Amino acid sequence: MSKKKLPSRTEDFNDWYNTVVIRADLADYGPARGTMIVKPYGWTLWENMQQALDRRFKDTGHVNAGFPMFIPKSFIDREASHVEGFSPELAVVTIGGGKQLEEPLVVRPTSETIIGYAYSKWIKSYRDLPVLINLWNSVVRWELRTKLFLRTLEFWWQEGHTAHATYEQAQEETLQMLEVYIDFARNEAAIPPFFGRKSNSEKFPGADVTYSIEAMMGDKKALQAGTSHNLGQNFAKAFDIQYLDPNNEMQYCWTTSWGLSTRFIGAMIMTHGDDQGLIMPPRLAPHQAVLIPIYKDEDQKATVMDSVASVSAELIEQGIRVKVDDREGFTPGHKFNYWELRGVPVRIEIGPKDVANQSVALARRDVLGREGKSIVPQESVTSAVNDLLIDIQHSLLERATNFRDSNTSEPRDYAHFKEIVADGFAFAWWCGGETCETAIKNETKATSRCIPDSGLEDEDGKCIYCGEMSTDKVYFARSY
RNA sequence: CGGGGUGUAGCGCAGUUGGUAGCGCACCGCGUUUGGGACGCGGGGGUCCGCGGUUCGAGUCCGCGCACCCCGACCA
Repeated sequence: MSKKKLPSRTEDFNDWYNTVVIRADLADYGPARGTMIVKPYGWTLWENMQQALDRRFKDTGHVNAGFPMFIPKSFIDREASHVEGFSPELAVVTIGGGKQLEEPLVVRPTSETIIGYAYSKWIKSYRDLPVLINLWNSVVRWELRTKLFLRTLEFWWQEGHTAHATYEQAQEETLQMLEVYIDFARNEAAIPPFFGRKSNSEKFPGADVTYSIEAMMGDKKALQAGTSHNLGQNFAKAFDIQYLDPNNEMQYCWTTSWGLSTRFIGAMIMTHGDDQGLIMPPRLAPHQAVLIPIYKDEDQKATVMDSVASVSAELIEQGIRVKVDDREGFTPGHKFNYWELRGVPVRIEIGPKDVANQSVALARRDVLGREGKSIVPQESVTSAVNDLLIDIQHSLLERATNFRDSNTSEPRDYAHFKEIVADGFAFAWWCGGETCETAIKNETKATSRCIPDSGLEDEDGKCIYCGEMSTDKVYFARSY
């Protein structure tokens, strides 16, 4: 099918990424610059992510809804920092049905404004609160430099939008959804993110506070993989979202929003992949196991395919997502490479030897070669595969955690800081001043990623840049 | 938007002095193969990015566009 080796991950990470996304059939380029076609294999992965997230959203009391893609341009202009943040990257529709429009329509870059419009109509009383709605949709931001999954003109995501009676409730929601993202990342995607508050300059346009999860990619750059915002009363005031409290007094709502996008697929690729291709975390993998029949002639084929059929039926029965690769005209070796490229966690080989011995051969994707192979009795194949999937899921998380921690360090001084961020994350004291933040960015290309709530109240240190007393410790890294 | 690069078959490329558009992979057919990317034979597939110019003749020379990719300023 495809050619030989991928570009080396260590020699050219960028080339490796671009090639693996295409070759593994996750996505393709769209005809318009910067657009992405998500292919069925990539979309299935996204569907699995959606299910894992949606379950968590429902468990925390949220419901889904659909909102318009077109937003009156004036809506965007109502919240000052929101306008400022999004104006440069808006796609604006000025003609509809062949006629110039009275008022241009913006293709939603995010839905805070139109949510504000709706919530102001819906919310009258404290009894209407909280409102907990999530949207699954796509949004458009006119980016200059694009890259499949990481930054495209259109991307798919979910955006949660909630309204509350008090600041405390909004803050609780904001942190709860941050926790949901952390849990999803760790336990579904096997990605151990750092998490915390964004600096002023990095926060969402219109938010009081932004929290994010930040993952370390295989090239030791950071990727913001999910965000949760406490919007304070900014949008409530801009869109007049008010309610009568129990004392019959008008109050502005407190709102939040939170989102996680197809960008997260990029995070999985760049966290787990190796020079053979993708490595899918078992819990989200489109195919958790691929079954490859091996035979030399028609007689062997008949008996081998019998075993294949019964093994696959048993696995499916147990809820394991299994794919049988019974394509003619490809050698087993070819299929091994084909499915390794696509990151299927477990490979099951069934050949004449296995039929004779009532066994199957298992190979785990995260441990290549002989070391990752084992022979198990056919009768225990289901539990063996199940155990293996669980083990792979754990190993991926452990491997990623070790990688993250061994490439994160605390700088002694600014010179040391520069060394660290050239090839990793630095966890450093920062005075909170934008001047220092900008200077660091200009001098090292590293930006502040997030400020964990690390319980450092009793402790303080000196800003890594200016030496002033500081109360916050911040992760700095080059980022996507 | 600045810098660099590339546009020739689905992908990767070659194309000499301007003279019949080619190679590898992929694809289709047949046969032999099949436990780590098989092989043979036969086939299909082209607006040579576009427009204009020079010429008997342009993939090739000249001009003007356009697109995409990579690197820098902004972002999930």
